Amino acid sequence: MKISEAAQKTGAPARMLRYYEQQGLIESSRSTNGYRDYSEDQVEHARHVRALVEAGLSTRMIKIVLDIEAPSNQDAAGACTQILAEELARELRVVENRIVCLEKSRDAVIDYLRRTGHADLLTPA
Amino acid sequence: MKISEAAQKTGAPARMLRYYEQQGLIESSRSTNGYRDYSEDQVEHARHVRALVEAGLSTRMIKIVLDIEAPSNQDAAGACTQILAEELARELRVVENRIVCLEKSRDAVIDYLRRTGHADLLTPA
DNA sequence: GTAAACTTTGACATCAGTGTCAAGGTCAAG
DNA sequence: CTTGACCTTGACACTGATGTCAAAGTTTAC
Repeated sequence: MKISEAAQKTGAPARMLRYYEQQGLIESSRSTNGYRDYSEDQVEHARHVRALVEAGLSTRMIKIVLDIEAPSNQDAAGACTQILAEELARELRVVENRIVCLEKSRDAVIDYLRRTGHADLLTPA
Repeated sequence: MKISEAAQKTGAPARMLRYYEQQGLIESSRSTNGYRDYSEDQVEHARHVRALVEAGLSTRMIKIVLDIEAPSNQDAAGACTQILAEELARELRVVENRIVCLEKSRDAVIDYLRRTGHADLLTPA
């Protein structure tokens, strides 16, 4: 499929799909005319990347996470140097902090909505 | 205390304390010479704000969360209009999505570190 | 075959969160 | 009283994620 359809399916603007590709986060084939051509799998992957972006991860961090998730690398564990592992551990702590903070904010907002009689807005559908 | 000490205690660069103040997220008194003067409470508050920033919340969102958390507003619940509540509910869903995503990334990283024999880097101290 | 709707790349603009620097005031130590 | 370390504000620069626009090729529909 072409980029606009892929954009619509992933929820990311076409502009961003090109950007992610340029950043090495996603891939696409090219039709004979030079148009990008996305497979379902590629769209699925793009959706994943988009979710990570929206979670607030930097493209740099996303690249690492993707690499870790890649099944082709499940056995390439040896490639995890001490240096990389330490960096990952540091990033991990950042992510964990972020989660804790977001949970607090979430709870504050939920609480507030409940108190103000807008509980109906929670868990919608 | 003066700004550099506050900066050191909150982990935010002095530059950022000024910025947060300018954005209306924190406050400080002024000594007679015009220097900012932070109380322990103000430092504590700044630390909180800093954590929210590091969690990836925008200053706009942080302002809202702070407002919600403020005890002085616990009874001002009536001020929560339907519009604001709906916006909050939307933001809430964004935050929840973000949490889910970050948790997945976290787990992937933890898993990876375990598999690569770097479990010792987890839960350090 | 022409117009409308797409695509391509590349450039420039914006926004928030930062870094950094300049010009000047303040203060403590010598 | 001068020097050095701190503070002030203001300006300008950068980065990453985006929007947007222009120029050019492509495809679709009439």
